[in-house]
Amino acid sequence: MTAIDPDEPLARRVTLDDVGRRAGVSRATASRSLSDDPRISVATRAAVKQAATDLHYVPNIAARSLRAQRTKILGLLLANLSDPVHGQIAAAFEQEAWRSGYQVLFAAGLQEVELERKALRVFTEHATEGVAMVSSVMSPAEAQTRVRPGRLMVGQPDHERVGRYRGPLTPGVMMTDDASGVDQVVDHLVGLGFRDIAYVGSGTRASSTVHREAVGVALERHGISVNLDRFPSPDDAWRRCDEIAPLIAADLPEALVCYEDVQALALMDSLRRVGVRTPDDVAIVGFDGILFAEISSPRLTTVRTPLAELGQLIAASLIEAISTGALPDARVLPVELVVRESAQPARSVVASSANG
Amino acid sequence: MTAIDPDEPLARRVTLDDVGRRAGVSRATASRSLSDDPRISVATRAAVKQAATDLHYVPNIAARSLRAQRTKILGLLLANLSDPVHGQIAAAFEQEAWRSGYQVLFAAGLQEVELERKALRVFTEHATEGVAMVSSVMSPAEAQTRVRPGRLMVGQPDHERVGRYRGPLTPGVMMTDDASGVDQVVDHLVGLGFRDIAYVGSGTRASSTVHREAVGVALERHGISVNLDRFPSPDDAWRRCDEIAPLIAADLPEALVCYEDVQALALMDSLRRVGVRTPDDVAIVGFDGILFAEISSPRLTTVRTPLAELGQLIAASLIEAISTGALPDARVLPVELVVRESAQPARSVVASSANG
DNA sequence: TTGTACGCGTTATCAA
DNA sequence: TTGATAACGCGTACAA
Repeated sequence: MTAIDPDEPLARRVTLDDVGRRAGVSRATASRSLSDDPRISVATRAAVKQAATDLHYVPNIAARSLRAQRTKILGLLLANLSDPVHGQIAAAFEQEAWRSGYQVLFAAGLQEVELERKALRVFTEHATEGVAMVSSVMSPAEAQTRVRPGRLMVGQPDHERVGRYRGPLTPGVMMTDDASGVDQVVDHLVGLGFRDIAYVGSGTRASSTVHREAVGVALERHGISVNLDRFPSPDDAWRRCDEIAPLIAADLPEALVCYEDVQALALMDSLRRVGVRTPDDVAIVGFDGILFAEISSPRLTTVRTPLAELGQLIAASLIEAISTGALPDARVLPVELVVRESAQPARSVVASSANG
Repeated sequence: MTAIDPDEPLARRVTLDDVGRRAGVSRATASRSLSDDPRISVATRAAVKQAATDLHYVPNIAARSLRAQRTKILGLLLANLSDPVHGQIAAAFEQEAWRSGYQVLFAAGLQEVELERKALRVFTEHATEGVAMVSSVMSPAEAQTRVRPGRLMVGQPDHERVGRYRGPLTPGVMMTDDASGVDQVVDHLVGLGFRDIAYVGSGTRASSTVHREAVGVALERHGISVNLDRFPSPDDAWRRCDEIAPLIAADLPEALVCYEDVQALALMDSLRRVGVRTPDDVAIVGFDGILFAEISSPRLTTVRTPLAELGQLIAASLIEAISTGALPDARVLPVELVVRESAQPARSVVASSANG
């Protein structure tokens, strides 16, 4: 029944002193009682706890952090809070952190290095015990100069610069095996009888280059040569499919490998607007395995990447690194081809099997 | 070039004392210099700033908070980090907070009151200056007993208990005008010539009841009576459309009003699996206006709710409430019917206009 | 078994 | 113009 002063700057004012006073003990005893210190008699402990409850005592984390040199806060920097792939990662990360009693400070980098730098600084100000960066544009080298390298986790679910990590993998890096995914996709397409296969990327920076290159390598392996820049790849390609679709329609390949599901889905729609049907006129495959790829029409053939697992793994590894002091080895999570409707056997195959 | 001790528990150890020492002044002067206190000579200020830069000084927020009684942290509690509607809200909230120099502590309530209580407690521990709850299941009344009512913002984008706020609106509540949206949808459907209209909800709790009731009212206005519970409405309906679709197919109405876009999209897919085509065999409308409603096939007729605007508004209002001490009046954001492909004129209308 | 007293890093008050 | 010092709330070494 305590009245709350609306002008009080902070949300709480009852301190350990108050609790101790009410229970008739010192604040040291109060503190120890609340942490169930066995040296305090059971009776006292109970009394203190009762007092704390009565007073609605809530500990002040700032004071505790200052004293204990531990904040129980993790920083998570990612490109965006609102898109399906990062949303899944963020949710899994938050949940895993929560399970271990950590809070998460989020920041959106929006693909701008300056914002990322500020975010990292904010994390440092808040003395986060660990930091995870997902899909950031800042180089890992720079990141390591800005936060303690031993407490830094890097995730690359969006296929950026995975290629650069070939060779000995830097500890603390978690990624999905996109090159393998692209391989599987191309194999699948070739197996379906397609030869005229094009790639539609998103972003000319590091972003989609791994996919693009992997497509090239895979096709080459099948003895197919191809112009990987046949169609433009603006930075926010999925927003601009209406511009790209006519170009594709005017020079229609048999199959289209897209950088990501969102783009594939948007492209299917834009192509439909200009009279090109999927999979009848062109085969389309995506990448990521988001929910909407399962329920689109046609349902999208894609590569499922373990997004939630990645988020959870990053959080768990970071927490482990904090407690053990050692960064876990890098890991590459396997991805999986999911065959659905958007890529059907090529006409030539159907025809020849009809002939045969 | 300072070596970093890997065993140091916290990320930073250079303090104002260090900076002051290096600049040859006291820590008080160092503090004042960094905040550009005009009483400090320009030369000293510059020297201190230089020293701070050299030493890579970063202030300790915990200490500052303790002393200044301000944390510059906001708490955001929402149902889920990973679904498209909450993701958009979270992103907008975070961005607006960032613009005002606030950090955001996120928590996912997952529709469980116990989790929500814990989250609120954590926010209190961290002395967040304000708290926003979006789509929470906890009653606003209880929430007000757990955090300072003057610093609590409630958002209801997912249409929960909007009906309860009829009459004088509680300050600090922001919502979308879903009843109006449902009205518009039903009008549209009736205008298209449909009479046999059914509602497909999600959750029997507060969740989708506003929509359900609004559908009933709107149909009644048109002199159409209907059984609103014609089809089941499990809590996670959108995940279980494969179970519901056969029931719908066996008792096919002319038009289906869905609780939300995700459900509408999933349902279109499930219906397709059992041979029911949209919009040829049945008209379907959604609610929310998520991205994928724009690029689905058929593109979904829906009600666009201003999700990003809601997130931004909640953050801005909360921050204003913190500085002015007064909770802003409740607001109901208008929604907008977006006509696309998933609901076409009814056969009867087409036929009669062909006759006429 | 419990209390006293110090220090974590800041900012603000009071002196100089 | 600057410095010494107190205080924010907590945990803990040391004392009793």
